[in-house]
Amino acid sequence: MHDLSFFRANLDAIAQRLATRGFQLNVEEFRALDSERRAAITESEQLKAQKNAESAEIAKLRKQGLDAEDRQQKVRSMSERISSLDDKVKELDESFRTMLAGIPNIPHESVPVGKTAEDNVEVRRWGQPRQFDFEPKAHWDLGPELHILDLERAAKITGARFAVYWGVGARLERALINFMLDVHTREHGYTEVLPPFLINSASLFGTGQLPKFKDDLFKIENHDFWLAPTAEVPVTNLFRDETLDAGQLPIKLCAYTPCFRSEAGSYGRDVRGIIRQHQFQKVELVKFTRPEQSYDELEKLTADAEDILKRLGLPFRTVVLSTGDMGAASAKTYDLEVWLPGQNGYKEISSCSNFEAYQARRAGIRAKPDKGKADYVHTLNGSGLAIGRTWVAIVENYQQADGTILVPEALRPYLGTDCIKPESQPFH
RNA sequence: GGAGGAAUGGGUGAGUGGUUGAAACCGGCGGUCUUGAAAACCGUUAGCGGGGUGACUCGCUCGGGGGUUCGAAUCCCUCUUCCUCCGCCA
Repeated sequence: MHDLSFFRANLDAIAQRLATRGFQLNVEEFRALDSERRAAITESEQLKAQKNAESAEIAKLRKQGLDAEDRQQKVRSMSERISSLDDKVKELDESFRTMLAGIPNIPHESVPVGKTAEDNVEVRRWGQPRQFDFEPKAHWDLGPELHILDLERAAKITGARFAVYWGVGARLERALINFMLDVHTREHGYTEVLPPFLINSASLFGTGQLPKFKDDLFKIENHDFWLAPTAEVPVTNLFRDETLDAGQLPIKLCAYTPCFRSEAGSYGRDVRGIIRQHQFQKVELVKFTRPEQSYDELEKLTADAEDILKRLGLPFRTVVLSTGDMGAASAKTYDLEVWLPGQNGYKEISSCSNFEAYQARRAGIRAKPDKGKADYVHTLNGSGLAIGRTWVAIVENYQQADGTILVPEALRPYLGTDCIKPESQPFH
């Protein structure tokens, strides 16, 4: 959501910037709507001022014990006109709000202009994809062979795009969660929070998923509850409609949650394995910053996410998304892509974004300095990391010729073993 | 799920139909005093939206929405949240 007066003052420049991400702002409609709204407000308020003055007169007359019926009659008829004007203002406000809420964020000037993911720009690369002296397998083969991943039974008890992890496979998921939370809280300075996994519509509006991306979400019947598609939603909304102390910023939070996505429109993509699921686990990083520090904090947040991959010894590259590939709420986004032998390529495992004040305006999150007025904060978030895809990356990158998985050093204290073997699982 | 009670400015809290946008106290800010500080005293201290270059001015706002009335923090309806008790439950 954009700031109305800022929009008004910079309309043409904003329209130009939005065009770089493929959004055509209807400048004429905006101007028309705006002046119509202001005219209606002015007229209604002038009438209200008159009405208030009349009421004060009536009060005076009544105190003197005089009759004021003719004045009362006059005000009664004014009230009718006022209420019809106010209805009009309300209507205009609504269409204005809808229009503003549907406009995406303005891309930061450092973001490459482009139409699609093809135009994303790689900014760095870490590690070398391993050269195998045998034919590496994909996780959808390795998982069942090791008896740690069971997609068939998941389909039975729930449906497609769900997974059951068994034994050390389940423990690997849990180990990754604990490992990531520990690194971020103990070494990167984040505070851990555990939010509800169901959230309400207002929260989804605040971070920008609603109203536009309703179809990507799961909704609970008969309640204003939705399954959280990412911890970004509950965690960012923690401070919705609050004014923070600017001295406390940046506030750095991390949260483990499952994430639920309908994946509408992704039929046929990533159908094999657990790359794209209706439910996946994620450790999320969220920051609230002062406006002038947000891009600095974006670099740090991205580095914090990259650090997890480095500690796990997983090769990755970092790309900056082009204007055409970014999410609507973001002003700048880095994607971290991990090397997956099963895909013979890099696959997104984290997305780190600066939303500037876009979400803060929608959600009413402000911060007040010691002196001066409260202003909207900048919000940022990034996956640190997606657990399921990290699970895949470990299994595929650390597979050995005999079909076992070598456990990276950093994870051994969490998993309690240095090698994942099939016989560790007695069922099946 | 049932029965009650509550929601007022940064905080505590007064206010049951007419200069109450809101007393008082605390806190914050500015000042007097002081070598400095404390204390004391004085002043000041809500947000949003219109109009105006501006001093300024008008409107809306006492949890949200609606209603009654010439006029609502105050009366009515409704929703939300919190508290207490009962039931149920991990």
